[in-house]
Amino acid sequence: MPRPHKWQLRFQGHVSRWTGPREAILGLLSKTSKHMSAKEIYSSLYKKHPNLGLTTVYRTLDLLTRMSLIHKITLGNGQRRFEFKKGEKTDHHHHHLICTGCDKIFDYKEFEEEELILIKKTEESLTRKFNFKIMDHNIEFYGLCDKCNLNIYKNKPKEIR
Amino acid sequence: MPRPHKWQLRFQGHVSRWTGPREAILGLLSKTSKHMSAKEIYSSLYKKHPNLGLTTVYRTLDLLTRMSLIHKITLGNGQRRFEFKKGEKTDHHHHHLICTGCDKIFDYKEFEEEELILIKKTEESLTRKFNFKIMDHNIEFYGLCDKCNLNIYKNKPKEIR
DNA sequence: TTCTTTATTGATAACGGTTATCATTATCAA
DNA sequence: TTGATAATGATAACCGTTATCAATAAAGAA
Ligand SMILES: [Mn+2]
Ligand SMILES: [Mn+2]
Ligand SMILES: [Zn+2]
Ligand SMILES: [Zn+2]
Repeated sequence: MPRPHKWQLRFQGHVSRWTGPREAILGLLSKTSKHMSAKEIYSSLYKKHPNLGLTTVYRTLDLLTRMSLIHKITLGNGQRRFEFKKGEKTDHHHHHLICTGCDKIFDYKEFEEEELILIKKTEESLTRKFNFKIMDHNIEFYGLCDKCNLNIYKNKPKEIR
Repeated sequence: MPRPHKWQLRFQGHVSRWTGPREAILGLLSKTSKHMSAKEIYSSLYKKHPNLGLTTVYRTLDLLTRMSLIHKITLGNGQRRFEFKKGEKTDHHHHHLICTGCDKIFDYKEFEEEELILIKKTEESLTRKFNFKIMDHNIEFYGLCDKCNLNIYKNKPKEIR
């Protein structure tokens, strides 16, 4: 029996029910700034919800994504992660800085104005050129974070041969 | 016994051998502008190379990627595709326009100058802010291509219930 | 509150793309 | 031509995700 919650209403109007697993998963994501995978979410919740199934995590993440309460991102290596979407009032749109050493993800929002202008121009041009209806875009930078960059100079574990 | 070829030299210096499968796969990718998946490559080559194994396709694609002869891209849905990289002389760098209806990919290279400037600025700023060493970036637009956009208004196959 | 309906759950099996294993084959320098 | 060994292909294993289905629980009705 999940307790009443500010999100409950959004579910009622959606032909869906406000359940324990949904409360747990949405609660977790709303409290972290991490970009978590399904399995990470499953593991994090194990102590408090030892009988939650991984299948339910996938299903719930899918539902929450369709409801636009969370955002799904696919990394360059194919991994899928999820992040909570802050309310419509605060502009949640941002891009990612991804460390190829440790897969850590950093949010950034630089040069919003200039970027927006360029995006708009590009969109218009591409629409004309290809007769393409653009719905969304994705921008990401890859590299090495502070920590991983240092580790380059440290000894790597010996290779067994 | 694969025949001599302009790429052969690159292999010899690489502690690797110039083989039939490698000639076939590199040949195919160099002749198409498509962004192909491993299985698509495997199927395309089946007629001429009926005993080529899918495993070899994966291994070869990995090698060619490490040799920077081809480029691997991961779509938003996790699919992996490969495209031939034109020589270093012609600037191969470009971005993608991806149709979420049919997964078709369009290359584009718009506003190179402006984009480059913005990218540079963003990179510098992010490097300062996060002490991050940026190595690469990825920009892609999602939407519906000409054809898929039209199909929205056509009848969808009846759902069985 | 209790009842009824049915959406949701979790265990399990299945799936699809990719990788590991290993005996066989083919490349290429000597 | 030959020998060392890199490369191949059949097969099994792997891993993230999805399908199936009987059991459970949310929420409106009584
Ligand atoms: Mn983010
Ligand atoms: Mn391309
Ligand atoms: Zn890192
Ligand atoms: Zn399309």
